[in-house]
Amino acid sequence: MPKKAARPGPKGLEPEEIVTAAVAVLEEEGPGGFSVRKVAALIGCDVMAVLYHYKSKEGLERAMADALNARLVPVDPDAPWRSRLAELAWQYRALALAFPKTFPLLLRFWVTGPADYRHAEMVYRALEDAGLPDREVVDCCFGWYASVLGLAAAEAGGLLRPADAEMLAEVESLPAADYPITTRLLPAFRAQKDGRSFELMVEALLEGIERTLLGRSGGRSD
Amino acid sequence: MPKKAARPGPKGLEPEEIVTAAVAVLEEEGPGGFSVRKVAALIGCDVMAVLYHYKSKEGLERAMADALNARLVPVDPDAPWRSRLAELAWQYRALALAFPKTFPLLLRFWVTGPADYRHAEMVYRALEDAGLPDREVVDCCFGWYASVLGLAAAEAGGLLRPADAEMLAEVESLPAADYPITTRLLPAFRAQKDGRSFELMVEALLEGIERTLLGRSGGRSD
DNA sequence: GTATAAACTCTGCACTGTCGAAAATTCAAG
DNA sequence: CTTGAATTTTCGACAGTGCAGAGTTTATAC
Repeated sequence: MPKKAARPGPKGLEPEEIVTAAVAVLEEEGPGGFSVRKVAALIGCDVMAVLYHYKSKEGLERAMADALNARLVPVDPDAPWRSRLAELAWQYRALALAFPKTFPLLLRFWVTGPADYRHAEMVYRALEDAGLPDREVVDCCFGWYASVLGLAAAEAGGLLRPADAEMLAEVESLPAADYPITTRLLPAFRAQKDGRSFELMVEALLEGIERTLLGRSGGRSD
Repeated sequence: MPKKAARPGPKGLEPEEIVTAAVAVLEEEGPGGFSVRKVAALIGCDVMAVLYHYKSKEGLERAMADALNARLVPVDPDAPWRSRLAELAWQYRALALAFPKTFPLLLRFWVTGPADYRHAEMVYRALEDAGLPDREVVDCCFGWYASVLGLAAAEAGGLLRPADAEMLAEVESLPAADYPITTRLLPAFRAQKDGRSFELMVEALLEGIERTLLGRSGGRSD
């Protein structure tokens, strides 16, 4: 956050390319190996240069989170509200898969910056178009946001991806007496399909929103 | 994780009390100020003693996450499946509010250990009692888990709590032209009630699961 | 007693984020 | 072109970090 006007400066260091480099470092090194020094090394400047633009490491991470949010492309406001929300959800999933190490930052800084507000506006509009009363719109928006981010973060963490060999082995070694259903579901684990869980839950979420929130107050549907 | 038998040792240091101390430190100092040294200082032992029991800082954090999971009390298997899942969700919320700084670890290590498997078993059973076919049970379980954890983490992060003065001021300063709906919803922000968002979304989730997953395959409901 | 393995401590090292002050660069006014 | 102020970048230093390696203490088995 430059104080006043963005002057070129000796190196012509754009704050934007700092976050780009930072995301690259985080994706390559993982959360443990991420450090401001490595970011500075990547763009070839001093450590304190990057800490000057964003005041602290946490400030830089906030900016990284907002940079991810900024990649969301606005949805067509004329589409039905359900497909608008669904598309936003899938965009988050795509983001999580493309930047699995960076994505969790969105759960650490729940509200990241301007890009976040622009996104919230879209959700508010969709829920309003669905016919929800004002009070339920804000509650539902936050809840929807949290759920979808949770789902996407789970994808980034590998939870929703089809079970890998290591996880299957771990389940197999579980004592069948204590975990009867888990062990019986083993074939189903093997048959998991990529993205199915996400699809299922988004659909269920939207259906639930329409049924329980709209159902009782009798709104319209477009 | 002690290698073989848990022998007392010179200090009689129980691995369990290490994680307890670790959670205490994390809750007090926050994620930035959390360090293995402070944990060791709290229980009055050397740094390397705690790194001996859990192999690394990350190993300790994993154990902390599992310790949180272990606090979940099993639900009555005779209750209807919806109230079983709902109660589990609210237990997660309570956990998030009681340990707001520690809770995010559950999203970092999606599967934490034995306590996690025990919990999953309950969810599998509930979804099966609902009448879901095997394949949908596993997809839906992971998805439900991710959504609920996302919601609870949002509570821990303060997103779902009623808007505080700082957040309200930030929204007020938003350019009304770019964010027409957000600014118009300001009164609704002020009227937010604690826990309402969570309640709404859990209800919507369960309703959605029943409608979209059960509806098409015609299961029973108990 | 003595051997053995587990539980714990000490020392050291590479690395981290950030404070304070100095240096380099740009821009606008004279 | 010079001067002066503001912005951007660098330098040096410091306290604190996780952790590998080697050494020390302790409890149990023989």
